[in-house]
Amino acid sequence: MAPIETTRLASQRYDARLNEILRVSAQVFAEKGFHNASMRDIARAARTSLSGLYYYFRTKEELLYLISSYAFDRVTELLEQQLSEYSDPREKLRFFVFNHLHFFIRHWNETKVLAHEADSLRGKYFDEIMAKKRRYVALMEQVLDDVQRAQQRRRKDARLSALCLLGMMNWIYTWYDPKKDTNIHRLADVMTSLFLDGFDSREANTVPSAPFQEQRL
Amino acid sequence: MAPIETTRLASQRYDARLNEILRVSAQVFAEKGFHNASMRDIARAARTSLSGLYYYFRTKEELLYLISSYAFDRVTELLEQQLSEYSDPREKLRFFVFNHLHFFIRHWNETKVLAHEADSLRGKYFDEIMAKKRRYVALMEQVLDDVQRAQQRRRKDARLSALCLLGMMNWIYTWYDPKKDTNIHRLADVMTSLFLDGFDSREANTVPSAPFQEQRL
DNA sequence: CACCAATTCGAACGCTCGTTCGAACTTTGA
DNA sequence: TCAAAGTTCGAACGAGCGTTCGAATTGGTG
Repeated sequence: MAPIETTRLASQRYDARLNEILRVSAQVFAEKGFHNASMRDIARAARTSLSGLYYYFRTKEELLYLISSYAFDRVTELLEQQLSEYSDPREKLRFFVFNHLHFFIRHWNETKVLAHEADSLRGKYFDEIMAKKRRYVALMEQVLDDVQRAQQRRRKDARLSALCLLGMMNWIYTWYDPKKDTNIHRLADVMTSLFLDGFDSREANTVPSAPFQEQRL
Repeated sequence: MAPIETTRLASQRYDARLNEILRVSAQVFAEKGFHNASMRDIARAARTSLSGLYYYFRTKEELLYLISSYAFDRVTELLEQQLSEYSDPREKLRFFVFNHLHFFIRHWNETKVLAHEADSLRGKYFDEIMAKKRRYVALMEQVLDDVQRAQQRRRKDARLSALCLLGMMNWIYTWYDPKKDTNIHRLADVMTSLFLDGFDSREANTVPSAPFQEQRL
């Protein structure tokens, strides 16, 4: 993964501190919302002075961008690394769902910010995050197309279906309690089965298979 | 429907102005977000003075509550009025989805606020909206249970499925363009079919039937 | 130790925020 | 027509906002 700040010489200390600040900021943004959280809130949470923060980014908006961009890159990177290992299209999709939910729950604050504060960004920052988002949706569309490839019957709109699946998954930030339910495998299987075979399907539920390996980061 | 302010004598002029202010405020909140929108923004949009607003509500938070509460009551009222007219459980669900999406798109600003600013409310206001939300989800769960009633095979978790369906529908506020796509019937049918029969279902798509009547308000 | 660069900090800037209040204006009904 | 009630308004309040800047402190290297 590319370093966040390419213009500044990479120092281990600097990188560690920046990552810590991003982590804490994500928590504050997730709790209070981007516009409602103040830089003073973040400084307090990060145990630094208000002005000390500005050594690591130029504006509050850039801070939000860094959090969003970093998280999006991570989840996409993880996805692309492993997706090619699955040949069965339905298994591919099942891994996609698992990867998404697993990342969502493991990086709860960052992903909540990503899902909820997307259009608190403007201009260049907004465009870059939107581009990442579009790429992610396109990847999902491709997997969906594979599922339907060899079918004679009329196909469903892959883009619309992808957006539905994304909504299903992302909406968890409004109801999921990361402290209670932690059975991410079951959640992923339920959603995959629901999406592929439907709530009122007459077929047996064929989706669940071996649990995925939980990767670090 | 109960009047919004029960302590104040109902006057036609007052009610009309209040509703206009709620409508305009919902637009401003939908565009800029609750915390990022200022009372001065709202005053400008409502063509009144800053202090003039406070004749109609006590605080900015109460304004958000009024918008949310009013919209939620409307959509639930519409739903309950008509849901009993359908006997087939799948048709019941199809109407539920249609009613939700139809209301969402017709009252775009209000519903976007409802979906996106739910936890900008706190205390009593938050509790009341959450109660309405829980009631709405319970209603959907009940419909889902009906769909599965006469089945021998293992049932799916109705609450989890309801939350998935809600996410699928509510997520449209992140991608739907109310100015472009207006074919709400197709959208409702696609989502109903996707939810009931699944993306990869081997069955024919049996959901679409007669389009619903579009009700005013 | 002495030096320079990397990092942190206190203090302050100009600005916008939500809310208040008494005066002024408008409508209503006798 | 006049007074009471309903509605709007200008001006101001204290507080908190994001950001800046030069000085102080810390860390690594000769």
